[in-house]
Amino acid sequence: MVARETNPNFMNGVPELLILRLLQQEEMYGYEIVQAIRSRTDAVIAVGEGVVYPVLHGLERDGALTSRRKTVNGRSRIYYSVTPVGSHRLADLSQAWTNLAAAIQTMLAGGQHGEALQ
Amino acid sequence: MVARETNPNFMNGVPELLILRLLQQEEMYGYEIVQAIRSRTDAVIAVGEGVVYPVLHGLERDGALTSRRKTVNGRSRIYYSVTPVGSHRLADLSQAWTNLAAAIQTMLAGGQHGEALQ
DNA sequence: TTGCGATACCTCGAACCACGAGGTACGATA
DNA sequence: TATCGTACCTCGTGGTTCGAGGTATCGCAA
Repeated sequence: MVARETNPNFMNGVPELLILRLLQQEEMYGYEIVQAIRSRTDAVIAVGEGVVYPVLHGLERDGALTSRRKTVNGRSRIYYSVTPVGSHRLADLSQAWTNLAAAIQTMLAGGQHGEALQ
Repeated sequence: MVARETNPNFMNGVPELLILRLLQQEEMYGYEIVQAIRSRTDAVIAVGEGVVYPVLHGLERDGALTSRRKTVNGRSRIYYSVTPVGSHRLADLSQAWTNLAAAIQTMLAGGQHGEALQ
């Protein structure tokens, strides 16, 4: 129960959000997503395969993603794309995240509630 | 395993962060904290007592908080204050949150990694 | 005075999710 | 022929949030 130094986990629901966001920009496969998240956040966020694959399967089961198998260099990859359902889900999550981040930012900045700026 | 609609949980570690932040500004008791979080975030964030009390106890056990009992209007309250340890913890969590929020913001904005601004 | 709602504390079990370890398989390079 | 990188996957563990429930006191209203 001691030090869990590596990554203080604020990360709940974040993987799903990031994966949807990446896939909305461009079709990708699981292994690629793992690396993309790491590299595009300069390793601030690093999710393992044990996180990515289950999320991918869950999103596909919910109809938020579709997949197609494709072989490249003799390697079989499963590419995922977002469906309209997934796009909607991304919009929701994105909005929720923005609200949350703003609320926390306000509190960290020392803000009393309805005060200042309008 | 069905719908968990209520609150898409991105909230990991957030309660701890917010509680420390509030207590750094001012000594408070549990019940008050529950309401303060709700009101200062305009109900964007609402943590129940079942979240606050355990966090309070955990932080005190870790030496991040101290408590003193005080009776007001015949009501017994337990006021908490942050210790130097807690203050340090807040600084760490705060920093981690800021980094995370920035990284996610970048990805949501569609950013390729090391691109733009220097 | 009886009842109810607000205040104030608490705990427990369920659900969820991230994580790491581990496992398979194939291609290329050493 | 090893070993590394690619590429997929699952399972168990543990940490955290959440809601429901429990106790007790105060003040107000019926």
